Parts: sequence; C-alpha cells; structure tokens
Amino acid sequence: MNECSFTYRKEKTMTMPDKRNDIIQGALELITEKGFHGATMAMIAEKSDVAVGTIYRYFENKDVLINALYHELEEKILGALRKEYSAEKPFRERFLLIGTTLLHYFISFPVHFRYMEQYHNSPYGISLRRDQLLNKADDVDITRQLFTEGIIQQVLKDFPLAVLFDLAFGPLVALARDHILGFIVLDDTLITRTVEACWDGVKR
Amino acid sequence: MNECSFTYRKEKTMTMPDKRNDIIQGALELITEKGFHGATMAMIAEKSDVAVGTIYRYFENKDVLINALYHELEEKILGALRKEYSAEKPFRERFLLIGTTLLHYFISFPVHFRYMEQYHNSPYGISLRRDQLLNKADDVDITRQLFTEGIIQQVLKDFPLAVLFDLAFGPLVALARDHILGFIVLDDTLITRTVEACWDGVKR
DNA sequence: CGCTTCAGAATGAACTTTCATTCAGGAGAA
DNA sequence: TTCTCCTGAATGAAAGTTCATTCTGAAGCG
Repeated sequence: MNECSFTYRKEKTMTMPDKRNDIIQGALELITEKGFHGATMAMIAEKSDVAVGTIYRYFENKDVLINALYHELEEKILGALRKEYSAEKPFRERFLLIGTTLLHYFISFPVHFRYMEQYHNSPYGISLRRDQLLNKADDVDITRQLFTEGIIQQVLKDFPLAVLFDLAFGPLVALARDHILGFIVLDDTLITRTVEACWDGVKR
Repeated sequence: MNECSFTYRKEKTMTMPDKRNDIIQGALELITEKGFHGATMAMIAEKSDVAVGTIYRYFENKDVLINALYHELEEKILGALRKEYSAEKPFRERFLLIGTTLLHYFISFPVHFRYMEQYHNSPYGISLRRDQLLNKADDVDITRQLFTEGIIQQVLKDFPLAVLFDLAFGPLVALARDHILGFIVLDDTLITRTVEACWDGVKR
C-alpha cells in the first residue's frame, strides 16, 4: 500500500510555517462561518488538509488556537494602519486616513473582520480586555498617539480618550458589519463621506 | 428606571408560574458570563433553581431558549424607548432623547446589553439579520421613523438610512460596552455630551 | 553511490469527557 | 384517583484530546 506520490516538492528549506498557516487559514474561515463551537477540530482539520492530531503539534489546544488566531489578525490590522500612516500630514487628514484605511481593510478581509467581532464579543475577548486593563501602559499604537495629540492641541472635543475612540470607530465598525452582511454597499465616496461624518463627531 | 422583571401574571393560577421567568433570568446571567456554549443546561438549571427537565417544559431546546431570550430583551428595549418618546418635541431633542434613553437602559441592565451583543455577533444573530433583510417591511419602529423624517426634512446628512444608524448608534454601543467593562465611568453629563457629539455626526 | 539509521512530523483510530435531551417516577392539587 | 407539573439520574451522541504507529527525508557509513 505504498503510494509514491511524485511530490510537489515545495523546495523550501523552512517548512515550518506552512502547515501552521494552513491550519490558521482553515480555522479562520470555519470559525467565522460556524462560530467558535460550531467549528469542531475535525472540521478544521479537514478544511486545512491536515490530520486532527497535527493541529495539536502547533497549538496546545482549541483555546490556544483561537487566541493565537486573534493575535495574528490584530497584528495584520495594526500593520496595515502603520503602512499608510504618515506623521507629516495635518491632523484632520491623518484622522481621515486612519478611518478610511481601517474600513478598506475590513472590506478587503471580511473574514478577518467577522472573526475579530466574534472574538471581541465572546468570553475570550472579554477576559482579554480585562487583562489589558491591568497593564495598560504597553499600548504604543498609532491611533492612541493621534488622539492624545488631538486632545492636547484642542482640535478634538474634550472627552476621555475612550469616548473619542468610540465616537470615531464605533460607526466604522458598524458600517463595515452592515456592508459585509449585505445591508449596504460601500464605495469609495460613501466611505470617505462617512469618515468625514465621524470627524464632525469628534472635532471640536 | 425600575425593576427588571419579565411579565409576571400573579392573578393567573399557580400553573404557568414564574418558573419560566426564573429560567430566563438564570440563563441570561449565565450565558452573559460564560457564553452560549460555556453555559450548559445543567448550570442554567441550577442557577434558576429548577431541574434540568423543567427547562424543556418551557423551551423546546437550547436554541429555542437562546432565541426566546433575545426576543424578550428586544421587546423590553423597544418598550423603554417608546415609553420616553414624545412625538411633539423638536427633532434634535427627540434624537437626543432616544440616544440617552438607550444608553441609560444599557447601563441599568448591563446583562441585557452583553447578551444582545453576544447574540448579534454569533451565528444566531447573523441568521436572524438575514431573515430580517428579506421581510424588511414590518419594522415600524420609532427610530426608523425618526431618521426617515430627518432625511426628508433635510436636517440629517444625506446618507442611506443604515449609515445614519451606524453614525448615531455605533458610538453609543461602543460607549456602553466600555462602561460596562469598566474602561470608563459614565455619568449623566458625559452621556449627554456624547449623544450631542453623535448629533454633530449626523446633522447636516 | 546504495544502504541503514534516526529524528521528528504527520496521521487518525481510540479514548475520555462533556453535555443536550429524555423519561420513569414522585409530589401535590382537584 | 387522575392530572399536571416537576425532578434528576440515565442516555447516547458529539467533540476535544491522546498516542502508538507510519512516513519522510536528511545524515552517516562502507
């Protein structure tokens, strides 16, 4: 019973991330579609073209997989924001840029968006946030800097940082969801106009 | 805002007592804390001071329970909005009233809020929305009327209805979440000011 | 060059636990 | 008695996890 498959030899010296990626990709799609408990390890394995046991070589258990998935996506999104950002431009323009970039990202990767949403609103996400509450210092991200600057220079309304975040990103997240679920169809001008409306909400 | 009890009718016979209420209350708290699959029927039964089997006298199965729970809450929230609403007042005032009422409700019943959030972002909620997309006519709710009026009278920005919803309620939902998770502490003036900021976002 | 050895990657059937659901029986009212 | 409601141990299916085994390919050896 030996099948010698004339191999697709990926001819790469580093085989490591290959399987891991397959698993992450498969898990991402399945969980997005079926939810955390609707997607069983067996299904994830099948979708990833991998044996069930293999998943456990890369992830200690299902919870670890779920959390790893989240952090992977978070990193991608922050990366996308950083890439577009330019500290030189005037404040308003930087704000609009972040908003539109975020929306474009969500629309380009709806699966990422849906996963993040699901995660945030599950016990996983809640406990993560609780942790972040404790060591709040580490967060050196672009948006925080931008908003802090805006408060100091009095271009933004005088609100706690969190409230400004909510005013700015709350609508964008809701908008992305509506688009992805098919309630509305976003195009570039609608995106721009909406982000400008958010600006109206936060500007002083 | 007063107590939160699900319709009880004492005058009726002792049959169909508030066992159903107990179950709904217990399920609500447990699911909010542990998630849909983290809360087992056994746990729900214990928390509700009821035997497991009893749950099945009132709800055909777990899914039915979960969906029933959602619709109870939805009804309560819409009721709270209707109660405060007054068609006489000027437009802006009505908008602010709806916003603040909503926030107050969320803050008074954080468990309701968390449940709704979790539901919306799970496969349950998604399929519900898909259904609502098809028969969109039935929705005769206050907010929809208000926003439609606002568009016609040109007090609101010229956006699709859904976008206006997102601009108005997106921040409020995010705000409620932040408050409930302990990131910020909302008081009446902060609530008012935030809803006013939302107004800035949607007004023409 | 073959041949052997070997590390560790991958597999998937078997195992264990968990959990929604059922149902035989008990308690109490009419 | 009979009927309804309630109970919670029992059930069986489903899902996460394990692990003995197989497979793969690189390194060592003659």
